[in-house]
Amino acid sequence: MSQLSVASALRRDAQHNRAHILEVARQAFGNDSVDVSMDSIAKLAGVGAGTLYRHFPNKDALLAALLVLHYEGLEHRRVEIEAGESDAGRALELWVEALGDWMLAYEGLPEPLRAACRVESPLTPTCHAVIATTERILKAAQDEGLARRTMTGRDIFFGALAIAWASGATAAGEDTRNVLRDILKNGWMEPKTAPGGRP
Amino acid sequence: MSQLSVASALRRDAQHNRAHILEVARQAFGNDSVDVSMDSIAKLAGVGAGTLYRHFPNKDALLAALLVLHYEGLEHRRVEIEAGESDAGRALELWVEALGDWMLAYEGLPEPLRAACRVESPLTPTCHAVIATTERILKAAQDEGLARRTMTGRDIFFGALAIAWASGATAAGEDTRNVLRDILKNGWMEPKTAPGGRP
DNA sequence: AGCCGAATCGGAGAGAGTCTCCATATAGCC
DNA sequence: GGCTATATGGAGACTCTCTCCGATTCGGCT
Repeated sequence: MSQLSVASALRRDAQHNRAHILEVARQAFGNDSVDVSMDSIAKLAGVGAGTLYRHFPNKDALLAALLVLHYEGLEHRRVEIEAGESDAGRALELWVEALGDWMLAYEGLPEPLRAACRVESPLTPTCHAVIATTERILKAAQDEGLARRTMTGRDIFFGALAIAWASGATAAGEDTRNVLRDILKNGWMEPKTAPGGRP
Repeated sequence: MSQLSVASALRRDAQHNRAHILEVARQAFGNDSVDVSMDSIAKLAGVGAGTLYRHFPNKDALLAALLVLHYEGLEHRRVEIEAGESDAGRALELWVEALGDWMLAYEGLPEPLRAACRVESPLTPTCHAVIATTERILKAAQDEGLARRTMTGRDIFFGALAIAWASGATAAGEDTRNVLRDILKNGWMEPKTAPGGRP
């Protein structure tokens, strides 16, 4: 069990504190947004600021630790999509949707994710992994002639991220989010009276 | 001369300070980003923090005062587009481009613009004006069957804003920006073998 | 020219946030 | 039970936004 290697590295009280901080942070970020202060998380968890910062040197590290858990859910969804969807175009569409939901696990998450794509941060590896997966799914769609070849996985990732940022995690932005996702797929332009029409 | 009404409201030293602060802020925001601190702008302008904050109660107010100038340029561009472009679809495309450039007058500007669309801020009126214009140009394209009817001017505005946010004002994001603008217009989906093709 | 009230100014400091440092406390091996 | 590596907490350094008010300056009036 790989748990043991972690267990041996950390004293039991430290393990407990770390887990408790994560749980408290998850709730705080979820109920409010990623803008809740580190100090208030420390207070909520009943630990000193020093303890919080030793476990997670900054907010990005804390977010990264939480996103690892969410990332597992995203991977699971990916497998589900790739297994259950034979149409590579539809698979890409579903993936973009799943991607958007993942990026909105917490209100305000898109900002640190974008920053992590520009400069090194604890979130950077996760971003790169997600981009690589997007690249693969996009390529499959391109190879079947279902997606245009002018864009990369990174572009689709940024498109989904931009939509998540613009629409926010609240219910208020849901309409905007749906419209923007549709635009991401189809564009604002009316197609030249296609003979078969769009399904 | 409308200048006089302003002149009578403000003492001459205050007028000079206000103008000087604006000029300094324009350079600071331009060379760096909207994240430069208010205090450092005050220092650069050689005035006290109190003076800065009396003229502009917060950073949004300072940005709004600067954007009014940029807004004139955008209006000019709008007239140019509407006069010179008979194709309403092409006009919309050009407008989205102009919109994106305006939103990137300063690095980091998209964030306060988005915030101003959600809660009242000195930037809110400008945002609403730009959205209304976008609505008009979009409707013209829709009426000619050149743009889909599923979206509003607000959606296009947010789309352009999201792209500006994701790609940033630096040259580094230029490729991403161009690809995303193309996606905004055409979508990622490969069109069903259009007979006439895309022009 | 010189006076005087109103307008304006500067900067100290309150309040909030991030993050560091280190004296103190504790787990857990012997 | 003692001992040492590990972990803790909270004071405080630093930054940023914004407020308050005594000191200063403008500019109309005499």
